[in-house]
Amino acid sequence: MQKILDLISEEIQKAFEEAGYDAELGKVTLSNRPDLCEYQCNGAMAGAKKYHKAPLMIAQEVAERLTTSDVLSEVTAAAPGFLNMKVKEEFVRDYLRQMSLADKFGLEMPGQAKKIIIDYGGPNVAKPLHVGHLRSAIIGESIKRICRYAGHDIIGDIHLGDWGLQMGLIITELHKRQPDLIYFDDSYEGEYPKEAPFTISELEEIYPTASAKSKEDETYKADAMEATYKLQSGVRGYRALWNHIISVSVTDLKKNYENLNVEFDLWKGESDVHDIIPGMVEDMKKGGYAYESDGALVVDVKEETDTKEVPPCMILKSDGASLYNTTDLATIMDRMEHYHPDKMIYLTDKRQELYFEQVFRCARKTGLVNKDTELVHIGFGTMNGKDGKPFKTREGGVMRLENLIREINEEMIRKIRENAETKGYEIDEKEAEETAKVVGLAAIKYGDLSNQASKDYIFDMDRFTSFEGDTGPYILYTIVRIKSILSKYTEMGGKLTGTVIESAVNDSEKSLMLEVAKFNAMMEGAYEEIAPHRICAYIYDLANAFNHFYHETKILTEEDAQKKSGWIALLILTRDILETCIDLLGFSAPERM
RNA sequence: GUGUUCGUAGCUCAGCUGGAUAGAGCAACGGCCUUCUAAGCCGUGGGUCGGGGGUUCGAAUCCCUUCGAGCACGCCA
Repeated sequence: MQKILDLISEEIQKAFEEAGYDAELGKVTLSNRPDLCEYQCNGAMAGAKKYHKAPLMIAQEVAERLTTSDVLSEVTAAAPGFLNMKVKEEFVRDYLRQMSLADKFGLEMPGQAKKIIIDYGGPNVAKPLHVGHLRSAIIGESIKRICRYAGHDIIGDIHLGDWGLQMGLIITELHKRQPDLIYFDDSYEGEYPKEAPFTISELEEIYPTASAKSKEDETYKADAMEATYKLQSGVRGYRALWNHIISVSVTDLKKNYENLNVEFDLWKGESDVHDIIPGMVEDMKKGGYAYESDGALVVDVKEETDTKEVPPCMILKSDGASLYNTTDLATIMDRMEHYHPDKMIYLTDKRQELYFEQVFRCARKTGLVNKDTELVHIGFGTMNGKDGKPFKTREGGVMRLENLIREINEEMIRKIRENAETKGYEIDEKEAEETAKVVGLAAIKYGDLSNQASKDYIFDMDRFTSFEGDTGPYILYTIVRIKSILSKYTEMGGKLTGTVIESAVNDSEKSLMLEVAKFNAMMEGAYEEIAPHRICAYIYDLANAFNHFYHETKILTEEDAQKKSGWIALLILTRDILETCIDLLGFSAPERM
């Protein structure tokens, strides 16, 4: 479906042309003076110079030609040359009727779907998730859903940190604690046990311990490096142990991400590209791209147009070992070979911006990707505490994600009980807990996504759980309200199917309808700019428009049946759009709250 | 030092492809529940859009400059 703004623009453009002016001038925008009009066009002022005519004159000439329009009503020229207009109720009604019937409310699908890999999450095996992982998961999941909704073919890859020194550290610590484990017996040739010799909680404790020891103790560190080497060169027992670590950790990660309503299509990791690294490095050398500098192997990625100094991209460290760059490049190569994506999107902390610029340039220069393969890095800001510094626990440590979520849930359930008490109704304990989870997740996600991803933001527990104002719970509350009316309507014997939207009878209804009509334009923008916060801003406006309408209109007691069913149809469309939007943000609404 | 992001109400943030009187939320104050969920709605107060200069009929928005803050700049990820 065409966007409503475009339909209105066409109408104005025709009038500009008929009046003898350039049609281009007839671009219509939303009014920024809602007290005067619904839409405005500033083209007359832009054209004043070209036609040597007072802008107001031009505006008047255009306005005169629109008196019989089917789309517009009340087209007026205002000093110094604005064209102010309102749209006809019937036009809006017809537009919404079409939206109700259209697939995805009339969002235009791309001519050709792109295959896009989104790399987000990026947790490390055996390390608990902490708040630092939250943004990548939340934003990445939403972007994935937005791109998918926009009609593209999306693969979400978690890109696990499952290789390298951290694994050697864990194995070393295990060796110290349980030296008799069969995995450390080099002469053993039989099958290894299926059960891991540790639990997830032990694993989560082992890594920090090992990491701390290696910083103090040189021989311990040497042991860990040795273990890493043995693992990477394929020593059977070490590989078997490593498999246990991965499997125990991934099971736990899946549970945690599921709680966040985050789902990955691929659970690939750094280890998956280990074997293709030597070949890739060799090719880079042969191609004349990679050369030695200070002992390390690097590829120059400077470009003529650079205003800053872009250091070369390092491929191998001076000790010959691979590093972050190496696995990322190999991953790009691997993805090109197996998935042939048109685009890869990376979500990480924005501090890695320069790093990704180097990697992308290197990938392009060395031919790992095609000329038209898009490589995009989306850097997000830090989640800070109320003091404006990176978020910490009260004790100053890193906040584990589980704890953060638990705190929010506890606060939510407290509020739900309190709310039930003041209103004097009974709540089912189970249902309250479920609702608290759903609302809590909405609070966290909306709080995060309503900010621009690239900016730092302040995670204020009190504010996010307060569920007043511009928050996730407010959006959910609005949806629940609508659902409640619809279910009452059904109870009263009304049918939801077959209802048809009617023309607005008052201002608040028309405002709601105009807000609904913005959906496809908003979605297009959210996709193009890869900007979930645009969806947040939209549903907040939409919820406001609905609540305003709600307070002015008694729906269920309306006696005019046609009017009433028209409102029900409008409610259904509003609910469907709101629920679609929050699904794209990665949360959902309960039936009651 | 170089580059980069940012500076908007007491607080947290929108708005930035130039348009009329710069918007929300929180906090403060005042109204609205025998009627579809008051987690709501309506209203009041609150601003040299960091400072200065420029481009323009018109600048929070574009350009220059200056002050202030964050971040990044080869062997971490």
